Amino acid sequence: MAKRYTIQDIARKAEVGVGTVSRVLNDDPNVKTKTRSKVQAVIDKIGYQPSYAARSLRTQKSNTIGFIADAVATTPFAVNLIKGAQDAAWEQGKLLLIVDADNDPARRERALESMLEREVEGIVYAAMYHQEVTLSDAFRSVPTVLVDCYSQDEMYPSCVPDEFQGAYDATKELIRNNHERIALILGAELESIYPAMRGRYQGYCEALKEAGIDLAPEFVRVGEGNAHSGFSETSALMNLPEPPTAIFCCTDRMALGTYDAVKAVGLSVPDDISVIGFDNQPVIVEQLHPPLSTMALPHEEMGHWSINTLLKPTPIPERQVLPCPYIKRASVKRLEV
Amino acid sequence: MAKRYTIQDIARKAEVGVGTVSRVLNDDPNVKTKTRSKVQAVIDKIGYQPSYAARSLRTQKSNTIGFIADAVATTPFAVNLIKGAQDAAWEQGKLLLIVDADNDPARRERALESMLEREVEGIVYAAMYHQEVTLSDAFRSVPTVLVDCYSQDEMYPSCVPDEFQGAYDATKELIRNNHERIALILGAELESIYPAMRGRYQGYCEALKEAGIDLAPEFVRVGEGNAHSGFSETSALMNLPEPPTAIFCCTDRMALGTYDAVKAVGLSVPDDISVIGFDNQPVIVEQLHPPLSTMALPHEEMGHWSINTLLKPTPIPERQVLPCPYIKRASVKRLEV
DNA sequence: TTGAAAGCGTTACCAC
DNA sequence: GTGGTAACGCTTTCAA
Repeated sequence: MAKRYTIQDIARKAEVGVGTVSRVLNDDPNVKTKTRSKVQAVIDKIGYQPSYAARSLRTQKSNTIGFIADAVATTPFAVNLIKGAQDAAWEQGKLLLIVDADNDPARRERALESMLEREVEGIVYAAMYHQEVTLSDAFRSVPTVLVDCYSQDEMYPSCVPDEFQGAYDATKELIRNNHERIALILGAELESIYPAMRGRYQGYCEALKEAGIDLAPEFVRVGEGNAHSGFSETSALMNLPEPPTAIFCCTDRMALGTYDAVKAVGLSVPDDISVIGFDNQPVIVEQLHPPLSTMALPHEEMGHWSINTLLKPTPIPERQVLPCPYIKRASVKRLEV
Repeated sequence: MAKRYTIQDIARKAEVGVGTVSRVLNDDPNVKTKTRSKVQAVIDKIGYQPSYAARSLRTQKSNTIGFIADAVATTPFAVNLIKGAQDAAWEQGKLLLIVDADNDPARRERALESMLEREVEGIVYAAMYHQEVTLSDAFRSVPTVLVDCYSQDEMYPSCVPDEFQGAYDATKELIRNNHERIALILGAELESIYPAMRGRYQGYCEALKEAGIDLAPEFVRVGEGNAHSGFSETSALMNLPEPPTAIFCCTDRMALGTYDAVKAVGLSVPDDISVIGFDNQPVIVEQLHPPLSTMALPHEEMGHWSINTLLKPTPIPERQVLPCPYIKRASVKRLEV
């Protein structure tokens, strides 16, 4: 491993002062073009790399961003969130200090403390499901952005998936394929603490309304988000005198049960029943037969957003809504009219 | 945000020199017990926290460990691996610099370079599936440990799951429940580049042998690891003149298909057929009905291991094998004799 | 066993 | 525009 060059070495070789080298490094405009290129040449030639430690010590900045994630270990989505944040941070020369708070407020607090001690430049707080959170006042002492959640007082910039647009597009897609008898299985009560289902319900209603299709109350079911409830709600749907031709499942996990229920009555997806899911949950979505068409939660994009927003000169405390794209697979069939 | 205390502040308040404070901080034995406790009292009282930047600058150590993961984004296991490593690193006061190399050797090389520039103290290289890897020579310039993989030359400490023991225990568990007609569905050819299936096959054979059960060739099937092949291999098994009473699926994803195939012939899990999977793959394992009993891949443990091994004074280049515990759920039924 | 002082590699201020 | 120099907070000699 070669000896590390310092700013002194550069200064000597370029025959300038260390101050000038520092200015070149930091894009200070007060350097003559000629001097700059002379210094830059030396830097490039020997492949000089500034010391993060020295820089941090001097500037009192850590080049580190804290990433507090809740319940990382219990959801396959965390990976994409972290990847998105990591990529964005890497590009800007920042390190990510990732801690899993395990959904425990005390742990969350301790994580924040430890991060403050390390002088992080900012905190990304990431929930694993779209929800409202209340953060302790301690978070105000450092720039903070929220991912997949928002605080009641809207004190921090935050980003959440566009549940409305996702559901609207999903329903629209079904309508475009000539479906009219479109059922909806919600993943939780409309009044639950998770706002996702409210948005999805509204998106579904709006798409129907625009297409001039009456909302059939018997087509709207409330499940619990898991495969089991997907099965029972779908069974109920299939036993209707006039069952739907398409089902929009508000979680991919419920779609798992939906597939089973459709099979159980001797029908098949997508030939008899078209299905669109929501979440684009890894594994489920590809392992199902046929592979499930679904609306993707923009986790990687939210990860990017979080770092880029945090690093802006003055982040504005507003709620950003990121689109949920349609991922076409093979669970929707076009109806002939 | 309170002003940060420095070692000077401590020294003044404790009426000692900064050197002494430093010695206390670093557990130097050459400090009188009385002095030590006096200094420690001040430290505790004002909650002093040393500056990582200053320490790094002075010691030329970064307190940072590089974590290169391949294909993080494509597997739900990555989360546990990262969590394990993160927890262990956190405990030792280290930061983790995580980069996803996306299975691209060039990216892997670039990641390593960037990490070396940041003077990481070591590198954890984590594959997402048990496999052999070849690392460029550049890795020799820094302490490196391998996770879920090993290098052909066994130059680095590495850890992999104990596939043999996992399969052995799974089969044993079935035998303990009085099963004798136990089928095996492998997730890949025995000769594939992934050594996992070889170990699992051997564990299965050994357990059978120990119990005095003859290996029935028609009970050993080779799938492709996915739900689709799980379905077809299970169907073949069920069509045998004397079908098995238990199936050991070498991947949970195949178990998904196994469940479907069992249902397709009008039977049920676990009443007619017991199933044990392998991998403890999130989502699948809980969403299946009944929940799948399976052998867990020790990802979090491997994460721990990687950091702890890296931080040892002199890591020894040997392959460590970590046990795969049995996770009991509800897919195994005890046969009455 | 302890205190004083010399750096570690930067940045930022102050002269020129 | 540029060069010198004093910090930043710590560890580690070296003397005492």
